[in-house]
Amino acid sequence: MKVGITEHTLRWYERIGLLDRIERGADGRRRFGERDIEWILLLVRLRSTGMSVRDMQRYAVLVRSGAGEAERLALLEEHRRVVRAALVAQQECLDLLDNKIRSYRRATRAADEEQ
Amino acid sequence: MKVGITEHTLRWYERIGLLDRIERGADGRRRFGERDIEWILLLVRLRSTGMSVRDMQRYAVLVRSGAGEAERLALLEEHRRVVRAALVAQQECLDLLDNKIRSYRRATRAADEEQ
DNA sequence: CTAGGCGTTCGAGTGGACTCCAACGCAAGT
DNA sequence: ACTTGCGTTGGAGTCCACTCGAACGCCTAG
Repeated sequence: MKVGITEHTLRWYERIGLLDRIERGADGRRRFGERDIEWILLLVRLRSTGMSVRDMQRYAVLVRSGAGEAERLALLEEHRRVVRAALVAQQECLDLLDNKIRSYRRATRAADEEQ
Repeated sequence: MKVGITEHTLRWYERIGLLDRIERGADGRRRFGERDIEWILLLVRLRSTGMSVRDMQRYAVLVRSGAGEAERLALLEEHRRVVRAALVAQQECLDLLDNKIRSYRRATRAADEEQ
């Protein structure tokens, strides 16, 4: 089952309370349900866009409690702000990279033509 | 002088060879030149878009040597690939966040109206 | 019955990127 | 002269997010 995270990390996430205790089969092995996978995918996306594990824990606590909608909203909105800022920074960096790459290409081509 | 990095980190960057030895004034203090700042800004941008310090070191070595254009190009292109991928992931996450936020807003509003 | 292989547990270890600290130097203000 | 305050150094320490290891359980194949 690929979710973009190693088994080790998955187990670790469970240990630190990011995941509710995953149900075990008769043999003691984890049986991930639909909802588990859904939740894990959300976590992976939050994590891969730079949310700290600590903040994911805070969010997880709120979700588990079933209440704290306002706080959850605040967390998500803050993260959205961060992601948006990162997006802008990345776009800028991308432009810069394109320029540099172009200039290297030009330099290389010029050197080739001198041969 | 704000470049998006602490003094500590700046000194550390110098120590680990990311920066050439910065010129010191008569009093022993660093005097950053135009080119230094330029270079630092590039580093900050690469770093903030997820390039590892190690890779920045590799790049710095190549730049310092003055040669290795092909390798530099490869490094930059690889990073561009990574940044593009991250951009896509972030955009996806952003959409997801927007949805979640909307749904929280709806839930909150509905609850308010019940009062 | 044994061996192999996978999954389990929790504590410990790792790697990356800072971040801090103590000791010191120098220059200006009182 | 003395304190304040900033900057310098290199080593050490911290924080984060994994990642690994050792001991164990359970099933299946031989």
